[in-house]
Amino acid sequence: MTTLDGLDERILAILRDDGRASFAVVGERVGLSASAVKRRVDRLREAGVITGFAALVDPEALGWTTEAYVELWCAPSTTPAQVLAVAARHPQVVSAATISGEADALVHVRATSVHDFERVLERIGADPSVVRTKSAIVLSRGVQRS
Amino acid sequence: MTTLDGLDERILAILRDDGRASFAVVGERVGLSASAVKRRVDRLREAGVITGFAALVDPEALGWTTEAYVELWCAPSTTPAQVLAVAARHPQVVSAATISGEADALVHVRATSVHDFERVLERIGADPSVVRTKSAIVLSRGVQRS
DNA sequence: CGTGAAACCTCCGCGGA
DNA sequence: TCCGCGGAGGTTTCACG
Repeated sequence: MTTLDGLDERILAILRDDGRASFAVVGERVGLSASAVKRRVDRLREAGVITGFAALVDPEALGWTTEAYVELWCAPSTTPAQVLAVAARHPQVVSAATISGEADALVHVRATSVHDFERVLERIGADPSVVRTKSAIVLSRGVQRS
Repeated sequence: MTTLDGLDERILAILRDDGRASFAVVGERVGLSASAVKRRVDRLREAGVITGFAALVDPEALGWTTEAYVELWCAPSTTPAQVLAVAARHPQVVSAATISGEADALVHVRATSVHDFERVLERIGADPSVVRTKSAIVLSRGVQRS
């Protein structure tokens, strides 16, 4: 783990809030010149702290109106990498993780409709390494931080 | 839902991948001038399709090494807004949603340690509207798309 | 939508603490 | 090592056609 000083943390906070803020503006807010900010941001990218910059898009605005979480139970001797690969095959899968507890993995899905979701669920469940699925459709969303 | 043409979609795809790409570079790739790209991006922000721009930060690099999902069961006559508000109070909560199925809500948590996570879990469980919690710690992460 | 111009930003090399 | 400065070249922004 890379160690950050207070200036780095303030720069990160500003850029997480506005990824297009100019180095000059960031510098003004933290008390550095634009060059110094650029050097720190370059260093943070190099160190892997900043993994990139992105436009944040409202999924609903693109028609991805159905959201769900799917628990996966796997066949014995299925490796974590295998089950994560099954999920990764579908573009509707937002994230996948192996977990502790009863199920073996939890998959976060965004689909264009309940019907679209059903198709993904079916295809995930059809994989030989998947024994059972249990899904929960999102009814309403609260927090949604970075 | 706002309707986007093919140009808008290509611009969005580029900016989701590189939020700092200049309008000139985006324009070159989609066959528009920088001004035309800017006007479309301004319109997409105005319409709420683009909700902002952000630096993407690796949570592990900031010391948030523990990740978990917590299912919440609530007392009868608890409103969705109430349960989501309980989760939102903690900075470790990344996202929260009410869901269909057995549990009433699913909360995604990132903490600095298992001990830190335990404290959050304890405080969420202590809320009078929360009857029971069931948590699953993330063992390994696969996909992680926008 | 493109063009053009002014203001602004990025990027990099240099010299100082 | 980390800073600020300065300047060349690229970018943003806007009125205009």
